Amino acid sequence: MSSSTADRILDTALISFGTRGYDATSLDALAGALDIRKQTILYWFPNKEAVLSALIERSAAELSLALEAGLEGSGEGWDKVAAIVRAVFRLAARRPELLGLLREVARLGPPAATQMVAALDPLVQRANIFLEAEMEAGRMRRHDPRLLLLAIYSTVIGMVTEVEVFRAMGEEPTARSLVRRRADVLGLLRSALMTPVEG
Amino acid sequence: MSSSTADRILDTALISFGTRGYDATSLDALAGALDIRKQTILYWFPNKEAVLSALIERSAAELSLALEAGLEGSGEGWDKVAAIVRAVFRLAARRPELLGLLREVARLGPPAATQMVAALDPLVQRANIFLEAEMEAGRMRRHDPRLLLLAIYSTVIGMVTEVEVFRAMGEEPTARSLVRRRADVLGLLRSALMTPVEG
DNA sequence: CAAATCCTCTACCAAATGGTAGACAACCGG
DNA sequence: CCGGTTGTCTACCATTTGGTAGAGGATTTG
Repeated sequence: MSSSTADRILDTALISFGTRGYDATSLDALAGALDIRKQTILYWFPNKEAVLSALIERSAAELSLALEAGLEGSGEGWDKVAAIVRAVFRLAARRPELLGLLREVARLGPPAATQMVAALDPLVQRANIFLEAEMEAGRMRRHDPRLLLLAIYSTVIGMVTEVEVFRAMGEEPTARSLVRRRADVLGLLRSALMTPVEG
Repeated sequence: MSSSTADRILDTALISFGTRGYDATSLDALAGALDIRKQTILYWFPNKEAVLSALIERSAAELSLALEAGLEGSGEGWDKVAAIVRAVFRLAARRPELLGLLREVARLGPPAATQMVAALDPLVQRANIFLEAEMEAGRMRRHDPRLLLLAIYSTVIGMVTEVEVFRAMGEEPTARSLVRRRADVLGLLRSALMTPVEG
């Protein structure tokens, strides 16, 4: 039942869509990377858009899973934020294409972006509730949680996916550099979010 | 001498590259929007890439100009950071395509990204020197200025260009929303950057 | 006024794109 | 062992793509 071919197509599509981009990836190129013919792709998926759609669904699930896993065993308050950020950076090291795809999909706009956001909605809801609770308890500075979430998202995703800007600024995107970026983001977020009273 | 046609081509290319993207913009579509034939574009520019290259040069200059203008009359320290952020948000309101292009070029990678970063290098250098001086004087928390700059860049550009994520989250990208985002970013950055002692 | 220059156009073109039609081999249950 | 299903393939196709060749009108220049 679980035809491996469809999965392999999505695997390769993830890498190509997430790095080169959706428009820049032709079905022929995709097939070539898999050493199959493009018609085989069109056997498993009705058209190119459907490949993207299936990929979004699968990737959103994996993304959610990775972030939820990052939360396991984390404490409360700042600990939880740090755990999420760490999870994202871990993802950036192990599966950079996944974050690249997220970015690409956000750029593509509807219907892809809508689908992705919808698939990640549970995560967003949880984050919103968490942030509101923290602010209510006075452990975090007051902000519109929606805006705050977008700001954190922008910062973290940017620090993790803006490889080209980074490289063009003379900083090679190595593992060591990633660790430094993580430390920096954590420091910044902590100062930005937490009320000075609490650690 | 100053053939207006080349300028008009760049004007339209800016909008299309900055919103739909470079790959998604065909020369025919570009020509169509200008009510000329694609061959006229290829008379003024040797090929599509050259259009992008010329556009980057022009846009980087305009970007620099806008940011420098934002700095005029601004004080020191936090004032200067706030002035820059305000300038970017002003740009987001008046010339969103310009920031869209910046984002698109960063995504495209070399050689486009390299050219853009090179063209913006003076600005980056100034920012670096400024940040180091502020940290030296103890007015800002210590950070690697390079990383800090990238973080600020990511946050601000994200908050200003992630329209699709925003929209998909149910927030319509209106002028009012932009103002709220600006206030939020300013608040966040201030807490993140400044040492608690000074205002 | 003739010649050269400048600019935009029509007419093509080869390659690449997403997609269709259908042949064909392997495998399956009856 | 045979008829149907499944999965991959070859053969096409219409459209779109970036790009070339060169005609021809307008304008400038000697």
